[in-house]
Amino acid sequence: MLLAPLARVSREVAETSARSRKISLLAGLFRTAGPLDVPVVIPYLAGRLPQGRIGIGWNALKDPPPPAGRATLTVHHVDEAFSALAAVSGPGSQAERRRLTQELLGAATGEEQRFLVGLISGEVRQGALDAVAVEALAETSGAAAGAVRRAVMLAGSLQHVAERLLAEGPRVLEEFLLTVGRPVLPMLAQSAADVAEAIGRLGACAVEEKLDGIRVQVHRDGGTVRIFTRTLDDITDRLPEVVDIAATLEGDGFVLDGEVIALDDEGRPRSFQETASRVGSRTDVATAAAAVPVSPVFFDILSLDGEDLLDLTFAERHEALAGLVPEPMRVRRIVVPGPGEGGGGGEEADPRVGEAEAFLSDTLARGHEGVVVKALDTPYSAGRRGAGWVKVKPVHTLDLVVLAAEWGHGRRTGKLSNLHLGARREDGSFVMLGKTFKGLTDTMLEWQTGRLRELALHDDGFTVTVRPELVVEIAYDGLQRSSRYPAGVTLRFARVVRFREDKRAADADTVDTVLAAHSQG
DNA sequence: TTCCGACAGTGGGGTCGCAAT
DNA sequence: ATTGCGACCCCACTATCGGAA
Repeated sequence: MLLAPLARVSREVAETSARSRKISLLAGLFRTAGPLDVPVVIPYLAGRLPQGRIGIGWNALKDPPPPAGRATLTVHHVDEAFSALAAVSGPGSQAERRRLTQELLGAATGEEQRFLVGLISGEVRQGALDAVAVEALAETSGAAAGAVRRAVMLAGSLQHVAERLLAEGPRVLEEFLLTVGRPVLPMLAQSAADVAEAIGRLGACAVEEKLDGIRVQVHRDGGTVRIFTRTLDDITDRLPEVVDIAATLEGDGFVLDGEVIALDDEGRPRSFQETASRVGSRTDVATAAAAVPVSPVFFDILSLDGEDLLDLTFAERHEALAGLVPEPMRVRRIVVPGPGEGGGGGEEADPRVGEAEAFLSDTLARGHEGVVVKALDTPYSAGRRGAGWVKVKPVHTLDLVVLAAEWGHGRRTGKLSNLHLGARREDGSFVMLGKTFKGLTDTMLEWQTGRLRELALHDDGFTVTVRPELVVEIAYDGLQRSSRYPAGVTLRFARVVRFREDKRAADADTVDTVLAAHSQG
């Protein structure tokens, strides 16, 4: 199969906004793919390389050679080229990868070049990733979309499911079961502004502490333990103390969902940066583990002694969890009844909310991030941001001054998007605390582009520096240590709430106020 | 008909580890 | 030794489509 029709379909998919049309375009191409092409074509059209990241970035893609006049590349040839690229290592590898990349691009037509560059850089931007590919796969094979999706979640791999589904038909989906040792895409949480809103969305629920660590899925199959991250990377070798703990639990085979976090001697959490640094260390794990040990804290169980628990309610799963994992290794929690239960239930303030708020305050006082409110009656929605889990974290706000803005990409091309945020110094100068592009509606984006152009001092084609006059209200989750910014700190997860045209730069928050507000953190 | 769940897109900062300088 | 770069952790938020209500 040639690459050309694939590149063409990708462009056509990008050009339509209708999801149904995207699906039928993809399905049309899947139908024409031969059995040997399937394992490559499916991930390509989902915007991913089967090889994963192959060590090529923006730099190796710069200045592509002139495009070929005729489309001669086959899908198979391209796949082999990527495998060869991924295998290059050692001194000189960067130059060699660049050479191979340029060679491949030189053999591609213009349309093929654009597709390949998008694929390598992870920016296909055709508005269709795994979820749309799953729908198209269902259409091509005649299987139910839900069944395909579930198989992909359990296999942790679209490619693997696609291959077998197209070769063997819909019946094969029944064979994709949760398997101990093979990671499942983890369930994610939605968010709410406060516990009242979170509880309001759910019936009877548990309120659990939210730890600021690294999400882990721990599998034990007899004597073998494997640990996976949220994106299903195997990090078993980096967490020997967690492996030891998993090996000592009573069960013989299980899959646990939880978080690993570094705690100090008093049991208070260390900063996220310390936990991340520890878990990210691969070279001298023993030294890193001795310096910053981490603790696993579990909140869910997906499998126990050969039984798949995904479809049980959370209440049932938690019971199984409590039977396997002793208290200190489980997340702290309280259970609140549904709105109709437990007496009271009047026109006054919901007593359930009060209880949950008290638990949240206590959790924050212990140094943790917030809480996750979880409906007791819902199954484990692998790979989805299920409505059954709702997180609540405190939000801080500041009034900061826009110092500069960067030109946006993709759908934000031609708009000033990413704002450089400054806090005031007493002497009238400003200190940059970070950037943000979040929280802006299209209308705000449009407005700020015009306003910042009026304030522009200089445009280097990438960043526009402006007179420091526009004040924005910024929400953020807290401060973190920074070596990049002059104050030594930066805002975590900053986002725009609104423009404050009623304020002048002299009314903005000062660096000292910002630092003081977090001094005991 | 309106509402809302799920997706995709647009990027933020930090850290590690490897290769290049 | 330091710097640059890619991968992978953490993540918020808006726009849009299309099925549910």
